[in-house]
Amino acid sequence: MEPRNAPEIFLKPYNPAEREPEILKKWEDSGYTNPDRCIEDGITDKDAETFSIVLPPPNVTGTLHMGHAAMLAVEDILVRYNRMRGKRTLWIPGTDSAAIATQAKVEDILYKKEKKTRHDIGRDALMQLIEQFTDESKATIINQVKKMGASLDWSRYAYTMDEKRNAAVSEAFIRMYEAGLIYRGDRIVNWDPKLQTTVSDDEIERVEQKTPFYYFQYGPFVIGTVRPETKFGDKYVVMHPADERYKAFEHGQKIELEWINGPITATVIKDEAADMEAGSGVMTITPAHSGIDFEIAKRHNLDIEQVIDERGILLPIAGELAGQHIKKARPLIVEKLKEKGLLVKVDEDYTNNLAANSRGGGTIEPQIKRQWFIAVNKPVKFPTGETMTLKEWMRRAVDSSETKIMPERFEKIYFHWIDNLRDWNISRQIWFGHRIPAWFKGDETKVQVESPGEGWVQDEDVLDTWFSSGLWTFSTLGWPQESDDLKTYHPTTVLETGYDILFFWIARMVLMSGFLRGEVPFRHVYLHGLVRDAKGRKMSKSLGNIIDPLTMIEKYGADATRLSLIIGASMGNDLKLSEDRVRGYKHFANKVWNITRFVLEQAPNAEAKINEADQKLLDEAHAIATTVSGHIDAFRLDLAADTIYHYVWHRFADEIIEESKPILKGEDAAAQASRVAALYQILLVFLKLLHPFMPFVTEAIWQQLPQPASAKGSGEAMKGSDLLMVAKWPLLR
RNA sequence: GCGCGCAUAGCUCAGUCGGUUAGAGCGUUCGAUUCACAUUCGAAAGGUCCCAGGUUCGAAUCCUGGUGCGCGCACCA
Repeated sequence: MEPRNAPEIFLKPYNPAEREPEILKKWEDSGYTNPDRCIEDGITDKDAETFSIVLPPPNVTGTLHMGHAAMLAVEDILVRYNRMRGKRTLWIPGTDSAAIATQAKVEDILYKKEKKTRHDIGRDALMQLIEQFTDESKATIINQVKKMGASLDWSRYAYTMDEKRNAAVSEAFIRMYEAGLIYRGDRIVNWDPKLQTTVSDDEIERVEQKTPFYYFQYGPFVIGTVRPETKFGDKYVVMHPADERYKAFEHGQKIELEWINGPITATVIKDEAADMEAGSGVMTITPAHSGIDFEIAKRHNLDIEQVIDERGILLPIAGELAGQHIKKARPLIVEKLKEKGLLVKVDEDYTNNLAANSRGGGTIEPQIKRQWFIAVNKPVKFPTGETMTLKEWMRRAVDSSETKIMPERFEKIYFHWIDNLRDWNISRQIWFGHRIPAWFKGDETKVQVESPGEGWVQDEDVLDTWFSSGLWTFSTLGWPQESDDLKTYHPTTVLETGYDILFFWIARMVLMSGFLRGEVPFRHVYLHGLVRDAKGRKMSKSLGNIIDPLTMIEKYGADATRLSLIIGASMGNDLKLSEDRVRGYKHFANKVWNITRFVLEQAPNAEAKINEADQKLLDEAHAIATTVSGHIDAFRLDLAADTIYHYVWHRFADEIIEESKPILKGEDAAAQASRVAALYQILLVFLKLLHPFMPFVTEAIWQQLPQPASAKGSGEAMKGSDLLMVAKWPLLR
């Protein structure tokens, strides 16, 4: 058969690297990622149902990795699908300052280049360096996000540290302070001696490790510990009131005994926090460096003495070991106790979970510090008029299904987290971040944005980065102004992110949106899994198993990269990715390209009448549209993509086209015309179905289709544009 | 310690409300093909649905117990 109609471009295989930039430009020039523009041009109905997503803002420190790529693919599929279905669709882009990580990185660069620390150059100079760094990084990551084909509305771009977001953060802090939700207090917090800042409970990572477990003679008792270096100040010995073994001892009883630096007087404390099952059932406490000990000390009004300073150095209470770092001091203390005959035994095979700062910091040292907290158990009045605690609100939002977490098992994990939640420490002792709008003068405190006047000094601390992230769904829409965007698009429809930040972010957004707006931040939470290598290992530099999305895009195209991250990736489960997978989907893009070539090579007949057999084929295509739509509506993108993939390749190409060949070569002109028309119409249907998943190749093909836009798909094209991106989704059967 | 989840072909995974002979992709083997295809097409082999018990006319699917693996939380001295 002679090629008759197919444009020349189809004679060569599909070349994504060549096509993608021009397609990207067409989309950008159209402005149709902005729903306002779609309404202006009559593509979307003003009163249409809305569909909104905020992009989880990538950190400005990083470059695009496969996790981002997976996130962008999922969200873009949802966005393109809903836009094509005629919904008023908004997807807001943004970037995140990632305070601690960014500052640490810039400090690192500063030290490597000039051997200077932040204290050498001062706060202002450091902030300037950070600004320079983040400006560059922002441009890089934005450019990379675009290459994935993400149809974000860049006219609404937000940065967590820009002016509008700063204003939102201050407003939120002040409102919460005035409601009594935010308070300042001396409490035991997680101190990172390396980064010199506190971190929240959720940022702590437990690392299992083998540590010797020491048993010491403490007067008449045997006590156990993995941290001998904290034991200098121990002058209280605690046991359970119901412990029969120690009923001879009374609460408050004084006992003289020999300890590390000589004789001391210990006091017996009976408290139910002591676990009778653990070790000897007796423990000494270090209230300044342990959460549970601190609670006990407060209950019984005991002395609290700091033993270790902010850098991990022993204080004068340690006697001759004062000034030593705890790491070096530990063996010396053990040695000293051994000499005194107080070392009972050592269990070398003990494993315990060491608390470390998951944000690249050091080993956590509990310290008592004056910090800002959000009270999660305090009843307050919500904008809805109800009075409840933040915990209760967070529980109800999900319990009532106002927000639905998918996959559902994460709802249980969420509830479990809420049950264990304690007041949230929101102040950080770093320089980069949102300054706390609090001012001090002597004993007075004022919470407001501007300085109250002469002699007032602003709090040096900045806010936990998740404080501002918690506002993200509505700070990006104009809050605290009651803007049109806010009224139209909030609560957002979907929040899609990795399950690893369920608590950090999702829960904090529910909290903030609840108290500040009296509504949930989103209707659905879609949690995707982590992208791992083909063997299921985490991708990491040290393993050398990183698959770079930008390399994949260059080699195989953004479409293939997207599909490789969608098919076979069921919700909430980790995905094993290999370069072979990506290559496989490049073949699919080329298959679609060639199918188009075949269909276009047939001469269409304007008078063609579709016969009964061919109508069945059309019906079948529309039935596929129904199936695909149903899967997307249920957020089963893996099944949706698999369905359309299978239909296009193994039904349309392998069967329908093959069966068509005899008809097209045959003598029956009517049958021939009918089949040509049917093939063309089915092509239009599946290009649309495929578009959310593979936007580039489908748009590239769409642009080559011979008929004018208005006629494409028998009047199913939307008004105003010949872009597939805003074409109307096929009819469902 | 408390909690959540997973186990289906060599590998990666679907399997919806409990219902026909348990499916797909990749891989393997065999064959065809340059007639849309930087190839593609056809066919075949491959299963104790982790184990044991229970409910049921009927169980990969529901229940109980066990085994193995993964994850989350946790202030065990």
